[in-house]
Amino acid sequence: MDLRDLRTLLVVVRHGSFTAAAAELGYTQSAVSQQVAGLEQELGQPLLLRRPVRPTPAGERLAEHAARILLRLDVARSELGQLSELPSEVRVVASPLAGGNVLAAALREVRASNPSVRVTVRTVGPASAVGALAAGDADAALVDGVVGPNEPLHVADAGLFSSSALVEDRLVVAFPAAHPLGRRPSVDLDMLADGPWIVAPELTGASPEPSVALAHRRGALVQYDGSDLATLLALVGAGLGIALLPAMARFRVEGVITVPLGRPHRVHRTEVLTLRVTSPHGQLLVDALRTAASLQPARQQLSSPPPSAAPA
Amino acid sequence: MDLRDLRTLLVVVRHGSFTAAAAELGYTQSAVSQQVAGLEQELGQPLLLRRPVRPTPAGERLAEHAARILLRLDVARSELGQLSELPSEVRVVASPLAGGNVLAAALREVRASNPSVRVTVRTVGPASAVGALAAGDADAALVDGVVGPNEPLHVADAGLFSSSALVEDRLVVAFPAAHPLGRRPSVDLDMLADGPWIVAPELTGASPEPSVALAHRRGALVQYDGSDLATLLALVGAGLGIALLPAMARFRVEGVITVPLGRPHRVHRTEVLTLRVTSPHGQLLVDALRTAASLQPARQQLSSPPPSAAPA
DNA sequence: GGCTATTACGGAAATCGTAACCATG
DNA sequence: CATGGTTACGATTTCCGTAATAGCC
Repeated sequence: MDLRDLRTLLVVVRHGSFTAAAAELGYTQSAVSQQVAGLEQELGQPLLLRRPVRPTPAGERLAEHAARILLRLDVARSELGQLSELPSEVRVVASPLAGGNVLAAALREVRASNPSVRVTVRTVGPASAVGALAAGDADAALVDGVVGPNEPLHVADAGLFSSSALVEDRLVVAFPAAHPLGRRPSVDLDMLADGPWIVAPELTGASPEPSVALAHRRGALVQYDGSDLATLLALVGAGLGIALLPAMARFRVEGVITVPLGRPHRVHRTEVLTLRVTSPHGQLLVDALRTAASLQPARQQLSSPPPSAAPA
Repeated sequence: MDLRDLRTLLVVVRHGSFTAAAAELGYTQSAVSQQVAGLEQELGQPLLLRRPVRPTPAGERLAEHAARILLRLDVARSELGQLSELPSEVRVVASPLAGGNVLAAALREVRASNPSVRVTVRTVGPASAVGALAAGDADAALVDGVVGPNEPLHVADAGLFSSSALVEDRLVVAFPAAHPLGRRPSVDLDMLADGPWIVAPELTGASPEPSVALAHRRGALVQYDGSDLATLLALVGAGLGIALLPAMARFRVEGVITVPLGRPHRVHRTEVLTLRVTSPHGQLLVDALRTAASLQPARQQLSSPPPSAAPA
């Protein structure tokens, strides 16, 4: 089993086409065909069904492993890069709702204490944050998601990175102003099974609540594929559905009201991810983020459950 | 970066010698040298110091990644094997103290409900359990360790396997009969910082309590490198030190008394690990283990903290 | 001086591309 | 019949082993 073959298999599975994979990898279709055939012969079982090209169960499993292996390889390369070069710049990627004002506070501190450090920030969808880290395109990634209190974020390949919790924020449900539940002091998720939910993977991340996922299976769901919070709120205001948001994203928007989430007790958590090997400047930023986060007011009461709403 | 090169780097680092690595891998010294040189050139930095052969920081890091990658590759191979063959046998590895009587009960049930299934059990040190699983030498592994209540076991590369908790058992401290603390109803770890502790990595696993590790650094520690419980207890009885054990391992032994552990509240937990792809027979065993575990008496009160011992 | 890693070089094996072939939608 | 995967084959490259060289205890 060669790395090249595994990479080819992965790309073929992703494209569903030998030709497209060959184009992406800079090979000819023939070479791709030979590599796949070699793998299948070595493993003694077919990995792909042809025409249309789809992975067999074995191929699917192997492609999954290949993806993880190649990701780790990228991480290894990036770490070795950190060890040899000494970068003068710190690059941060952050998903749109991650960190709230913690990032700004940390950057202010870094610039004050060490003005020579150049910092660049880029916001990306939650899904591509780890990719940026692994590829060496970023020195730190702020990722966020919805989890139980004090529960670590479910990030794929967590073992590849160092992570540290920054802030946990309460969750609110955003309703159209006319919604009957909009006047309550809090709402529970099981009241909202019918939705219709608006999910925004590029904003909230791809780890929605199970009950939301359930609504998804029922079809009671709208998907917003942008990263603009104002647009999402406008959709809510227009009556297309309700949305689950961190409390700190609760802007004053015409036609939208927000109600704290009662049960189950979930929080919007953001963590910093870095390579296990970090440059001094990167470490500086992480430390600044941590202290900025610890200065955030009202941390501890977030772990205590909010009052549950009485059943309707 | 080729898999072959990474494997040789790893073996060289483990042996501290090009020659020994070449012998293990079936290459000549020359080939090993060329592979390492190729890697170093490709990455633009030295990975090994020669004479004596030791990894640089970069080499150490890369070897670590290589180990994980090769382990995952083994897992992939084993999984694909499961998918194609249909084994008639279930092979279990278990560390000596894992599972208590749960394994026996599960095996009895499997034999009763499905007598045609051949089952073999082998006991191994906790460290090599995941290796056996990855290499395809076992279909399920019972691993154990000391953690907080309801806390998952810290097993390296946990993401590679499916895991499921079976039992949590209280911990006791085994004292020589004459020990002054032996008459107490319970003891706290901080009373025992001076030890001397007897640690048994092949029995208790390599995840000792922090305070025990602290005693280790002070030198107040004896290590027992066997897997025989009676021998360990004999060492305790002979006055060489004290040991931390799951309560269910508390045999009646002359000259040894055991006292429940008070604070911190830790438990001896055992989990089953399997490949993500399991044979029907393997799944049968895992299910039997789970039901056998749920029939274990007195599960739930284990999560409630035991009474703390008053400070001496 | 002996043990061990490196370098030089030649032969063997692997891999890719071109091109002809074949199958499926 | 056309798009796209397979097979055949030759050229290039890669990689390993032998053997000579160099460096450290």
